[in-house]
Amino acid sequence: MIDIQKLKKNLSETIDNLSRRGFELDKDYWLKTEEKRKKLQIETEQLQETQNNLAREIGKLQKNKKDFSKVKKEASKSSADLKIKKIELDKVQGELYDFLLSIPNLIDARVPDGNSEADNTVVEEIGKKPKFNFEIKDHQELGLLSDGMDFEAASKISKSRFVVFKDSLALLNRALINFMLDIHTKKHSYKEIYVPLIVNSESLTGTGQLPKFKEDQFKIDDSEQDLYLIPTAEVPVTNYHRNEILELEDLPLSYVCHTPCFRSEAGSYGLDTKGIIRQHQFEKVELVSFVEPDKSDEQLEILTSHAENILKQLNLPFRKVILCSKDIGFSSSLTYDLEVWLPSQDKFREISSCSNFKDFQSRRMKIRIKKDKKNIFCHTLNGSGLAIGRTMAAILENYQNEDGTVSIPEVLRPYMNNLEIL
RNA sequence: GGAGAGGUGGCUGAGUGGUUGAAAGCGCUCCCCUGCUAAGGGAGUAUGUGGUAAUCCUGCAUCGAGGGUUCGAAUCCCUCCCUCUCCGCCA
Repeated sequence: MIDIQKLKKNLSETIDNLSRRGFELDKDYWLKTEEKRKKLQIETEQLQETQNNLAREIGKLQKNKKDFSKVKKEASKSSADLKIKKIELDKVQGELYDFLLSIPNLIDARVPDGNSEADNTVVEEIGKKPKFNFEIKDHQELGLLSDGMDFEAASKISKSRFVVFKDSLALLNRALINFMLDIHTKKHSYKEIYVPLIVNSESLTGTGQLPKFKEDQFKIDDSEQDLYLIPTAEVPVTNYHRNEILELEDLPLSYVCHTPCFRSEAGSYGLDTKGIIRQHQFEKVELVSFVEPDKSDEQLEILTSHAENILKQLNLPFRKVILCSKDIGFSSSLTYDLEVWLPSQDKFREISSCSNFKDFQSRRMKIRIKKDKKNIFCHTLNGSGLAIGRTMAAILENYQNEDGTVSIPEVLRPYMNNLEIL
């Protein structure tokens, strides 16, 4: 949620910033409704004050055994008036809240203007793309060849866009998770955390997936339940501190969390139908940080470097981009995507997304820090470190051999019974 | 799932209709006292939001959440959530 005070004071600036995303803020509605709210709130609170005074007076009169019927009559009337005003106020406040929830975050000055991912700024390209002197296979072919992937079984069990991993690929899946968790906990000092995979709507509202992106979520189909499968560990991990006031000396708080992620992929029919790039269910190791406001810029660089480090250790070629104004997510103010090289597609594909949300999420979640006797909203950040399925795809493709086998990156061998080839 | 008990400020805990945003204790902060330490004394110590530029002053709201009764609700009624104990079931 954006800062209401800012919205009031720097309205045209805010409108300009949001328009870079392609979001048109309804200025007239906002001004009109906010004015209405203020007027109603002041009136309601004044009525409440007189109401409180009358009630107190009745209490005193009754205590002194004096007649209070006249005051009571007056109080009855003002009580009825108050009730009506309150209903009016609640309605306007509710509308205003919904309006504010639907406004995306302001973007950082470094975010380039652009209409699609083609307009993202490439910051740097790291690692060497492999050269093959044979006809290369894509990761699906390689997976099927080693009998480690089974898409038909998955759709029989569930539906399309799921996969079954077997034998060495099931092991590779597990190895990648353990490898990443180990690096982040041991080398980068993150605290490992394990969380529920089913969350309520409040949590999804806190991080910004609701109310706008309901169709992307997997809802538990039980009208009694207000529960969803998590689209990313970001949701439960960030909400871990919802409604809390953090101690300044505990910051930065950094968590690493492995979870499966569930996405309905509504509206992505025809996209990435081959392989494991876009699945309804995938594993991810997520990094989440809580920092004080003036440290979040620096923290984004640090957190991104931690995700980069995984790619470097796996020797996978990748590039780092800054998402442009229309590609950046709803809640983020600045996002670096790490894109790994996929030889079969002759393209870099997103494998990690590292974002600084500034106080956008913490305002929704009421995560604050006590600083100089004041409570200020903290800044939240997160990034994939990394998406496991896409990492697997990248390893299969980049490490493939002419005979259809795949060499295992050295750092993973200790996690795979010292296997060298799959 | 069944039966019972309960959810109050950083913590413990009082409070069953009327200056209770909330006693008391602990903790914490500041000050005083003491040569130092211990002990002691005093003051302060929730969150949000409005009036304001304001961490002063002041209005309003908040005692698990949401409704209701009432002039007035932490206190009474209803629904939901959560915790604990016992039983059942189960990885």
